[in-house]
Amino acid sequence: MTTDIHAPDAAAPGAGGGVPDKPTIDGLEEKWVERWAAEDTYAFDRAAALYPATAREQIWSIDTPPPTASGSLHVGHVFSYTHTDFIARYQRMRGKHVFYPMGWDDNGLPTERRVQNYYGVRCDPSLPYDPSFEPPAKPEKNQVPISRRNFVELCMRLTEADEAEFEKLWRRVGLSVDWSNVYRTISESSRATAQRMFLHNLARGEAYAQEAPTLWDVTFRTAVAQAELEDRERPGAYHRISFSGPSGPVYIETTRPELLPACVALVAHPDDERYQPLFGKTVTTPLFGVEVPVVAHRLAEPDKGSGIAMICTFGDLNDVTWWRELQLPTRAIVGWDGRLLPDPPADVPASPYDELAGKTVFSAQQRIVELLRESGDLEGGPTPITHPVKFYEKGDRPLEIVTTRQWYIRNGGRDADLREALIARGREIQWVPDHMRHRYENWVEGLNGDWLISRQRFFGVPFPIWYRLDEAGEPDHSAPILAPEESLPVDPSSDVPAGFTEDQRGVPGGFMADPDVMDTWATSSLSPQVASGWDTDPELFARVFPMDQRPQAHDIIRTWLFSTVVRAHYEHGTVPWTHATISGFVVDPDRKKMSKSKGNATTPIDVLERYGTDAVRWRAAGARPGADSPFDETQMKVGRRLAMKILNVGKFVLGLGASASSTVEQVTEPIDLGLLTALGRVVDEATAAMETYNYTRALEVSETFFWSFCDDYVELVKSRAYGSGPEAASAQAALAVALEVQLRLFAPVLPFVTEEVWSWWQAGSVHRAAWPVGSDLPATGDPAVVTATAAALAGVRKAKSDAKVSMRADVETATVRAPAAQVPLIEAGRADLVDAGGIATLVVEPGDGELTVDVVLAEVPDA
RNA sequence: GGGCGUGUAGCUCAGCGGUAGAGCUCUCGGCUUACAACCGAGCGGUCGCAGGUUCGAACCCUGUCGCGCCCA
Repeated sequence: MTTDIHAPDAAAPGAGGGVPDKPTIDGLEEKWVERWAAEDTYAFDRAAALYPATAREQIWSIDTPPPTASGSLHVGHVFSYTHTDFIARYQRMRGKHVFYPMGWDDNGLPTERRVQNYYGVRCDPSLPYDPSFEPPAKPEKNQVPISRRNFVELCMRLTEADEAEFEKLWRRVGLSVDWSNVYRTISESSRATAQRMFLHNLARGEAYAQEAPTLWDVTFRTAVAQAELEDRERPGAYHRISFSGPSGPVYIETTRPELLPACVALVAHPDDERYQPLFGKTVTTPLFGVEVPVVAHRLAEPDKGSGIAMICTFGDLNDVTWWRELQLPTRAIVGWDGRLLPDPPADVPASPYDELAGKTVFSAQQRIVELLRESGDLEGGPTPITHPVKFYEKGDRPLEIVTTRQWYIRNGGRDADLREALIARGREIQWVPDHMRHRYENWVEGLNGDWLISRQRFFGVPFPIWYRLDEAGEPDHSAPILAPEESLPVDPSSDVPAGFTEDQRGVPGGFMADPDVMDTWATSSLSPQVASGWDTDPELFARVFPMDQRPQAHDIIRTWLFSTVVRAHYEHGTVPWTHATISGFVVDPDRKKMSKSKGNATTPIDVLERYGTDAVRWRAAGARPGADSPFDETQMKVGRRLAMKILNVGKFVLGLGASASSTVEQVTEPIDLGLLTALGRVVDEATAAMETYNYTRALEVSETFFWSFCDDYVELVKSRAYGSGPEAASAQAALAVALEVQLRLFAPVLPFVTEEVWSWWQAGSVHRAAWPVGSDLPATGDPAVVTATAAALAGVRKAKSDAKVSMRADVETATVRAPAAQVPLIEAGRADLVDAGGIATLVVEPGDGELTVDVVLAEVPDA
């Protein structure tokens, strides 16, 4: 039987570039990035993948996270994308057709802001499109107002340039992405996909519009979804305010006295003895004299403040719950701009409201406190506290709650059955690491409303919808005009619905566009469909969807991962992918997440240049799936050392006569067979680790073997390998096989240096070679021959080190005492041990306890 | 406050019921024709703390403290 260890004809094209005199890892990136691009090394073979006889299991499809093109990449991104690449490269070497696209998320608020600053423009949707518009050469202080379409064009222009830069970096990182397969979340087909999917959701009743109290960012003037909220501790103060009740004053404590004119009730806990007599009665608000009921509700907290609170429309989410469940009236006073509305609610007197109208909530609060103090309704001074306040994660002013018409997708927040179904979907996914599943389930279980997908912004996917305007010019929301699917994508602000003409836009009896765009997540939740060609390439889609792998970080399980599951559940009745591989963060020395906004992010290009890509990838491999990992440059040089060692040992082994024509049949010496058997076990272990996506463990076992291969085995056999005859051939063949197998083991982590060494003597790309199989290596050797002989050699080295002499110093006599079972093993390696240790007389004898070596050094002749 | 994770050598991390491990750092030694951006040797830990289970605990259980992420 000939066990062909992937040993192609050395004369084959591409093989035998020859071994350079001074191998270096510098410059390998430029060389191989160009070569891989030229040879389409990582191209997805669509034809083969679509061939009917190809089993689905032969395909590995990856839902790559589209980075925000207007943002910047730091070392954390490099690590997590590299983690995905390890898996992609492994699957490719296992013979799978790897579908590995790249996307760019160029849709949404971050891009808008970058475009505004970069070009000095701002979007004014009321302006007409100007086809000849060019932005100012230098952004000026006053931003130029431009139409939505002009604005979107600038977004497209700038993101294209950003994306080109990103691609260059990713190529240098060595990602084995198929660069002919790139999508953008704002492209025509992405917009069409998002609109089509939305229309399907709408038709099936999964999407709906509703006028409802909505969390609202007054800076960006847009609605915000639950997933985008964060609580921040902020200073505030309790103000003790008296309402006049049927039998004397009733004191409430509030942090938002300015909402007094919006007060619609007081609320206390139903079990609270103190307020039992008041339930069902009414009290009167100070200053405004509005009569409001006193109601009972379980959400009122008896030990918070005075135990009775005012309900306003709307100060916080509890107010919304009370308002809805207790069917209270609405007295809205805060407008979209965060200022008090010009007119008071219908049943609130104009005075003193007129003193507050138009003020920000902050100055309204100051004024109302003065008024309360003057009227004697404020008891004592405000009591300072700190309390959690809801913010938009990208915003810096507290959220208000305003009532607006918004689009929602049902996500289980109001439907227990749906929630259960989505949790069940989560259980169909294999999570890596497994405990990340809890993040998903906790989030779904904690939802308290549907997913708000509309945003009052400009650069995003518009809703493909118009409304008829009645005689008064008011839109008829009850019968929206939907864009026909074959017309997608549409921009309702410039496209005209069937049966209308442009001059009817905005006039009574005419039509108007839905003014909103979709939240970014509403588009990026469709990345599997966009990447797999749901809307553009049904044949491909049928083969690669549901996808195999969704790589992402753990912080966006609640947003991106969850929303993607929701969309696939509705449209396809499946999970979007079978595996979710979750990477951790790169953190700074204080264990804080690396991020640009915190100013602790490390720019990747500098690190890549100083240590080399392979070294950075090696460090990334040290961060296990899901585990955070501190950024530590001292570790990078260890990876660099490994890469250089591979280069050097490759050169050396090939110089010893190892060649691609060596075969395992030539391996006859016990120590050589022992090495290959040990390597076979390493291959099995590394493979088992990779099968569970544990690239860290796979690298660790390979690396441990590799260093002892270099330090012990190569040292032991090199003098024999220099010679000739069957013993030399045995060593040369073992070295060749071991090098070749180890290059393949390291290829996913260290793509550049392994490809370089491979190219010196092998045909083709190591990245298209097969992942090694343990059973291809001889199983008959005894690895203990290597370890026992190496231990004896280590004893000789220690003696030389203790004597402070060169490792090359001659040994007169070395006496090895070893456990009896090891004696024949060391005898089997005797000739190699004698050569490697420079030993004149070697005695090996059984002894008690651990192996020891007594060394008598030769006299050093005077120089 | 809740969920999840995590605390092992100065640093980064393995080990997860049977005598404490690796790499880096540090110390000492060596120009050894693959590698001085190298090689060899060595020093270094009551495994966060307190209880419990067990013949035996870094590992299992309970409590507790620190750190991180997510959520309130």
